Amino acid sequence: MATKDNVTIADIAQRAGVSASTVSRVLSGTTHVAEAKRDAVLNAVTALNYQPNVFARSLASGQSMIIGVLTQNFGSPFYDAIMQGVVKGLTGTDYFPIFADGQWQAAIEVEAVQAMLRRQIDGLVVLGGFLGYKEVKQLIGDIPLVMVVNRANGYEVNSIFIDNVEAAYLATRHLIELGHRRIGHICGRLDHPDARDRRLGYLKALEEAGIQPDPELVIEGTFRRQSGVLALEMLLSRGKSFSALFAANDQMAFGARLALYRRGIRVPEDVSLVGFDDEPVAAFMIPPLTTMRQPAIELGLEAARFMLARLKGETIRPARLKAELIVRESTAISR
Amino acid sequence: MATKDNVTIADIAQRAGVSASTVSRVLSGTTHVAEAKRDAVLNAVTALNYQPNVFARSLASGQSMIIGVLTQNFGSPFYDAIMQGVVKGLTGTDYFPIFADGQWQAAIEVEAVQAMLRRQIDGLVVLGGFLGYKEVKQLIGDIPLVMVVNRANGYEVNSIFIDNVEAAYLATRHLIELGHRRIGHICGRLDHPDARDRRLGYLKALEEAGIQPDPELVIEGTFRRQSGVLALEMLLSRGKSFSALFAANDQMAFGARLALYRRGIRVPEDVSLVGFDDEPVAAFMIPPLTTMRQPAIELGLEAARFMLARLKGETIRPARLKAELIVRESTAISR
DNA sequence: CTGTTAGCGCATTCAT
DNA sequence: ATGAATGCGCTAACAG
Repeated sequence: MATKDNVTIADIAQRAGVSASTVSRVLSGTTHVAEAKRDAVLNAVTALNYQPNVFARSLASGQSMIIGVLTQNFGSPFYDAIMQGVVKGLTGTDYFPIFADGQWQAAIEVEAVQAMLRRQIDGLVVLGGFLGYKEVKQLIGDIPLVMVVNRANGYEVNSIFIDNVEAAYLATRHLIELGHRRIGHICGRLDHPDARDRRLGYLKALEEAGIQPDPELVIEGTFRRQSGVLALEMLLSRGKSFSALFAANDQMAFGARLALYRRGIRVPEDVSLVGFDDEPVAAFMIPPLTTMRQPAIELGLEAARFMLARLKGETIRPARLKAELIVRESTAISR
Repeated sequence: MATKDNVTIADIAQRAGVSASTVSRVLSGTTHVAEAKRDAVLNAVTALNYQPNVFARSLASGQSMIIGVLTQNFGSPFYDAIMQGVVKGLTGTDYFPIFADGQWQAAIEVEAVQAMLRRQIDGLVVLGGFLGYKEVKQLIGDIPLVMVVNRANGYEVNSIFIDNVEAAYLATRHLIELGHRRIGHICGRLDHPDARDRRLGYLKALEEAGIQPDPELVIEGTFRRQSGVLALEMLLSRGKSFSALFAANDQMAFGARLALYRRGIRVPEDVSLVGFDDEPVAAFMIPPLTTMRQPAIELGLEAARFMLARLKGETIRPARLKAELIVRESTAISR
């Protein structure tokens, strides 16, 4: 550490006329210390601008006070918002977040987790990704794990997520209420529980409306933009007609939008389009995209809250959050 | 640290039949050690799956082996790509990056830097932002500082950046070659050197083409999307005509695009549009946006390379990278 | 080349 | 309530 942080606990002990242990005590607040000594210590701390050495502290205490956060894409506004929530939820506490990027690749996720482990994280928050709860748990051992966004099958008590079935149901129902009967669906990767849940919600809405689902109107994508392009081309090549499309995320909706543009198919005049995630760009698309908004910052905050409780040994159950339909011009025209 | 990493240097010393110092030596590679002992140590390390304790190491060595990376927005694909570059440039080394988000707000930047400082970072990489070299330097003291993207005035030797004047010149010249004469420019915040350089490049291209610059065709934005919307509305309310627009970044170009759409002005038929940054969405806009691509990953890699050199006490000068014009349909039609 | 000896700065016993 | 002593795991200066 190039910064000379010479001032140590011993210095302030001397200046305050107490022992180092006492200083340590008032700093950690573990034991009662006489008012007078307490004040003397605190004064010395500010006077000398004392900064505790995190390494010495961690070495002695066995706690790193670091929370690892594994995201999938630093560049995604949605994950960004969650991370902001986590940061916000952690500020004011003694915990500090470190971030790693799994890039939607299981192998990289594993590496990233291991790298964080080497930094002795006290807890791990996983945002999205393909690693299941058990797999991650196996990597990290006993340290607390919180999964966000994608629910951990069978470990829902340690997961922060929205009701995806309900959300997809609402999105699809919106299209039905607009008068659509032939509604296509671009799924996410079906090895992903979110993708399965959203398809379920889509089917549930159709069923409720008495619409016979057409398997050929459902295409499996990868959650990536390019797969939205491909999905649309596949849909068209099948020659099936449809007047509306529900994509399992905005990225795929963007891809579909571009493919429609290239084919000269107008949105919303010819086809209505609904996405999922409410990425910032959705509001700035041409035309602006109707989409489901996940309360991203709140998810992050809740993850932090839950993690802190776990770290303190408390057992709380995570709050369940809801997605909200944001209606924009991509579904403006009813038929 | 909930993970019981009981196996220490002493354990492997015992198993290898050497002293702890010798173990430390083969691990750090600072001194030559006899082949036989070396192998014995290495074997013990793998046999016992030894993981060094970073805190003990840092406490003893005085080096954290942590590089702080201050970005402005985890959610920006451009900064994301730079961070990826930094990560890539650091993997394989003993250094580990930690990230903080300044959110394009000087006060938050300062806080973030201080939080990282508390983590005893050995070096700091600053991506973008409003803090100047001197200001950051004042915060961090003697530890190496590398500025990326925005050049540090007078400290160019410690900055990784592209030639913004040249880049903006190329963008504007592209429009001129298409036949445009009345070309508007949406600047970034002019307290930012990049914004000033890009305006300079814009003016340079006009001058070279013998086009009299019209101050009313130049609007100062904030680099944010919304300011692109406002800039366009201001341009229109001034009643000046223009057939092309060069925005100092893609975000503002997106905003301008939306405002044009709302006014019923077509791109590129009525107005050609050029952005800057080549954010992924640019390729998926309607129509796809012509823009300048900064070599983001390479910037990150170069930053890491430069930082590592500085850390080793070497003095190298940073490579200068170039932006590249990506021509898409938003400037498809010449006039 | 290698073992021995000291700390790094702090938390945490153990006494008092 | 508080000081003294001990150790967290490792590196580095000191001898040989």
